[in-house]
Parts: sequence; C-alpha cells; structure tokens
Amino acid sequence: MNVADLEIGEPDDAARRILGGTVTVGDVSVRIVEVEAYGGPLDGPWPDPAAHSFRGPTPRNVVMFGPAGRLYVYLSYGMHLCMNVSCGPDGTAAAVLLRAGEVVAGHDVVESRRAGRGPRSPRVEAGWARGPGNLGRALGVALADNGTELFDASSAVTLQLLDRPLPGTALASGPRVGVSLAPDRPWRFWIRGSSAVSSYKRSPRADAPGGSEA
DNA sequence: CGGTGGATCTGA
DNA sequence: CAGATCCACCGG
Repeated sequence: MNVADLEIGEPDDAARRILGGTVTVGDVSVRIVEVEAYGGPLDGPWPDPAAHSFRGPTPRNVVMFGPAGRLYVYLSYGMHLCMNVSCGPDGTAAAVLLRAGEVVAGHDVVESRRAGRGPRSPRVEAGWARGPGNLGRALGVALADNGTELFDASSAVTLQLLDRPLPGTALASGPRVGVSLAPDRPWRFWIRGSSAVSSYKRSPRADAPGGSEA
C-alpha cells in the first residue's frame, strides 16, 4: 500500500518489505513467501552482475529503471513468466523477483491452470506457486502486464503490502538461486516455516535449511 | 540429470 | 541476420 517503502532504501530492504504481501490478478491472490533482490549497472548504487539491468536499459528491462512499484514481467527459458517489482528511485535500476507464494484465493482457477500438465507437476496446493515460473502461471500474468502499476487499485495486477513489515525473526536469507554471478550476496529472502518456499535448490549439505537469520 | 522452449541481446 | 544466452520446470 506504500510505494515509498519500496523507493527508499536498498533492494534487500524492499525485498523484506514485500514478503508477506499479497499479489492479486483477477480472482487469484497469492501471499508472497520468497523473493530475491536485484540491483543494476556498475555505475549505479547497487552494481549487480546477476541482474537483467546490469548492462543498461533495454526494451525488456526498462521497467527496472523506472519508478518503484511497477511490475516487470519477463519470459524465462521460453516458457516461464517471471514477476518482479521495481524498486528504488526513478532512474535507478533495482527490482525484487517474486519466487514463491501461497494461494490464498482463487484455488479453483489455479487448479484449472495446472490441468493438463504432467503427472509430476505439483498436485499439493503448497506447490502451486512454488518457484517463479509456477507463481507466474498460478496468477495467469502475461507479457502484456509488463509495466503495470501495482499500487493502482484499478490495475489488472495489484500488490498489497502488509501494514507493518514482518519482524526479522520471521525471515531467513541466503544466496540467490540460479545466479552464477555474485553468488555470495545473500539477497534471497523467505518466510520461515512456509511450506511454499522453494527449497529444492538448497544444498543437501546444508543441514540448517539453507541460510541465516535475516 | 537432459530436453524443452521462445524472446532477447550481441556481434557479424 | 545467426548464434548464445537466459533470475525453470518437468520427467527419468
């Protein structure tokens, strides 16, 4: 509900602020339980070689360079629509990738979107929006939704933040998933104990689930 | 583990 | 323009 919370502060602050918030598209709502923060080019405040925006603005990533609170949608590996929330001041590239959520409304719609997929696709409700590709499919976003103003109630895609951010004790953090550059940056955040967190990438060696306190 | 899949970017 | 790349997922 408060864009200012996303335009002030570091991308990781925005990431923690978004956790626990709710994204709504039509009848479907998802409570966000896992996110990753991304920065921008070398000459910006948050140089991030893992970010789409690292090599400067392009037609695809230009939303990351715009004002906070807009939806950045991109197609990953030719089949998965992934959702990000732009953050930071206008003109500065940063975004938060929405990695996983819990379906809190529109279960029937989400289930129908999952129909016809392989028998191994998540049957358990907790897996319906686990992973950025699954999250995008559950919500039914399209590339055409790129740039949507998430805090405008009349938008097709909206984001409702918690009135107050979750306490740090409720969160955990660790390295980002699927990122080969800057793997040491602990810019992945999730809500402790949520069954929808995409834990599959955790190293089997890591006995304590994947990360540290946030 | 490998195949799939398509937009996007880079460098001829 | 072709080729490489890409913030995944599923089935084996």
